[in-house]
Amino acid sequence: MHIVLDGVLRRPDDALAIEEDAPVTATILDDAGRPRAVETVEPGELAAFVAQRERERPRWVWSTAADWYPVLLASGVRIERSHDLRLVAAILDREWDGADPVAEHRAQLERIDRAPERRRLELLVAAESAGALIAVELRHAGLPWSAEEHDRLLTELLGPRPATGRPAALERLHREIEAALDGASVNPDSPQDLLRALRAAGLRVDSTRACALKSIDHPVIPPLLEYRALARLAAAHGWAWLEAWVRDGRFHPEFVPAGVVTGRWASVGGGALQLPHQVRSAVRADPGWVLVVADAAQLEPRILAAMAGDAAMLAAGADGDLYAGLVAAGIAADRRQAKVAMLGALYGATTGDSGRLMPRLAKAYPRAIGLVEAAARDGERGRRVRTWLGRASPPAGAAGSPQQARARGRFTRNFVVQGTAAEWALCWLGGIRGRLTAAFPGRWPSAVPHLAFFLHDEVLVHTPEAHAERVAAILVDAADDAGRLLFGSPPGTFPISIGVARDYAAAKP
DNA sequence: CACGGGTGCGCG
DNA sequence: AAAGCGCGCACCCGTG
Repeated sequence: MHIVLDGVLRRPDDALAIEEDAPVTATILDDAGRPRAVETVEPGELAAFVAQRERERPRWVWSTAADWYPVLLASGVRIERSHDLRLVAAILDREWDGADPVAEHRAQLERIDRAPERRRLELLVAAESAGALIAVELRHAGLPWSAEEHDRLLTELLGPRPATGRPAALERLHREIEAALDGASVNPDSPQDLLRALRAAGLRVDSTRACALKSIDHPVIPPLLEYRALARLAAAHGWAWLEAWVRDGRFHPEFVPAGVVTGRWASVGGGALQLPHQVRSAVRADPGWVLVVADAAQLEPRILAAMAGDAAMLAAGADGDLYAGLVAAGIAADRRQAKVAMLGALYGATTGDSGRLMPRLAKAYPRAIGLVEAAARDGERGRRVRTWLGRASPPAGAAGSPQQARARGRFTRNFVVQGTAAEWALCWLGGIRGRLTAAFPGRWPSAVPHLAFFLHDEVLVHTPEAHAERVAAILVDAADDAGRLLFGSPPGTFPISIGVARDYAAAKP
């Protein structure tokens, strides 16, 4: 059964919600997709209506989870399944203005039904919709955050929080920088001014980026690099960040499913996907609880091997560390070199270490390398490429210069792998959610293990300590499920590494 | 004063 | 000059 919700429903944080909300229309469809009944629901009754109907395990069809689900969660109502019209419209390349969800839903199902790779597209639609639910649930649950630990860490690195102006450490480093430049005054926050000052001191530099400065031997460089790192910490994840984004011991970022063209998630507010390792010790489980952190090992190369059905490359990853497998196979001298070579193949490197290793990779793994080379050629010719489950790259603009064509090729080369890895991660997430819900009935999220963070190929579950072992097993099982769903691959094709600790930094060394 | 491009750097 | 992929955010600084 499907139930299509239509109406103007605003987010719970919108102060005008009550006055402006119009009644909601719920259209109940039978298994053939034909409308069987229409009900009108007052916004105030929506959560109760959904909770009641959820017992029949319908698939809820709505504009997008971000429109509807926050208010349901705020009322304590979770749902199992949805069809996210806005996200699916994007996958199907359909323009949709939000009008008539019933008609749009019917049109989407027809389109999916006629697709040549119907089973894959159905999986993508289900995984994308499940991801949309999870994104809202992640925001609702929040990432457990110790303001006390964060403040301790900032004070240790920057000095006590200043009432006004810059922290003491930055003032001291600024003075050291100017002293090293023979007293010349300089604004280290201004690349222009900094470049001028460095040149005036006789340094031949054309950029003030850290990687360019590191190779220079001059007394101004160490305090300058330290200033940069600390100034960034203060600006991006300092006390102001803490006040803006952490409430009641939780960081509640907004996740945006498919916010990236490849299908990866993006985030809005607080830089959730850029949390520096520096502050991760502030991510701290509640008393009696722990964090179970898991990440998929060498996900993108493994995805490429599975997509290409490259038996040699799959074998290189069979012992748990694909880069070590490349070394054992004689492709690279050491693990670091193996990693650089592999990433170069995925990104389209032509120069440097990784560029030089490409011929050896191509010889050892012709099917895998052939797949990304073909994607690159398609992109260079202005063609669109598709992920394993069928998400298409955006159309190319008008034909440009050869340089632009090559850039397009690097994009499409990476698109097929990054996009398919995102699909695997969605299936993993969906599997984790389903298994956690089945294994731990109870008040969500405060009483049961729950997803608390997601970072492309990494998840964090906040759980009572007693359940950590079961949660870890669920994360492994769900990774195996994801591999089977996408590729029919055996367990262990996508190994994950797991850490359990009170804080994020300790759980993920 | 707001806006937006450029720069730099955090993450995968 | 261009440069291995995808992002978000803070800051500077020129423009209107």
